Amino acid sequence: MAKWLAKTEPSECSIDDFAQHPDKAIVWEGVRNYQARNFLREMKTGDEILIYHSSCKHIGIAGTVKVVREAYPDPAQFDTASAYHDTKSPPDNPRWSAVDMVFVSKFANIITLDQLKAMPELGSLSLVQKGSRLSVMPVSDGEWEAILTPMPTLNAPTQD
DNA sequence: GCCAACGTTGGC
DNA sequence: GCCAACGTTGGC
Repeated sequence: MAKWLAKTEPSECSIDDFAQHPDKAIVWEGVRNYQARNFLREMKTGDEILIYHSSCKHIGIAGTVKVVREAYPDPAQFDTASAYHDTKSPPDNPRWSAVDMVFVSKFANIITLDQLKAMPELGSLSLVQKGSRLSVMPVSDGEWEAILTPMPTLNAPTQD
């Protein structure tokens, strides 16, 4: 089972939008970057995805969701009323894809960008690299584990 | 709001 | 294929 990370501006779609309707499939639309689109197309039903909140007050990973419908043509590209409308996308060969996702978990505390940058296991994750704008990316098992493992408490008593 | 870094476009 | 110009992303 592959794992992923997807960025979103919480004003557009936040982990709370998933959490408030736990059984509702939400269309992950509006990806307009080819590399990110190609990753969307690789997603399989059941794959889990870290939800990263960007361009907001509390930047970081807020929870997880999972894929419930694999890639299909993003309806927004043909919607003239949508900000994601793309006049250059051929209807017989749609340029952009969407997937559907549902809620899995919301973290008690956002894992902040500073925390993520401090994790040595994430050195090769695009998210934490300078200037990276990739909005959908694969996450290795090791990276996933590092992110989901609670931060060690400094000065905690050691267990023997 | 600023601005560095990035991806895309289009002329050549 | 090159690359300057442009629009966008996203942290600060």
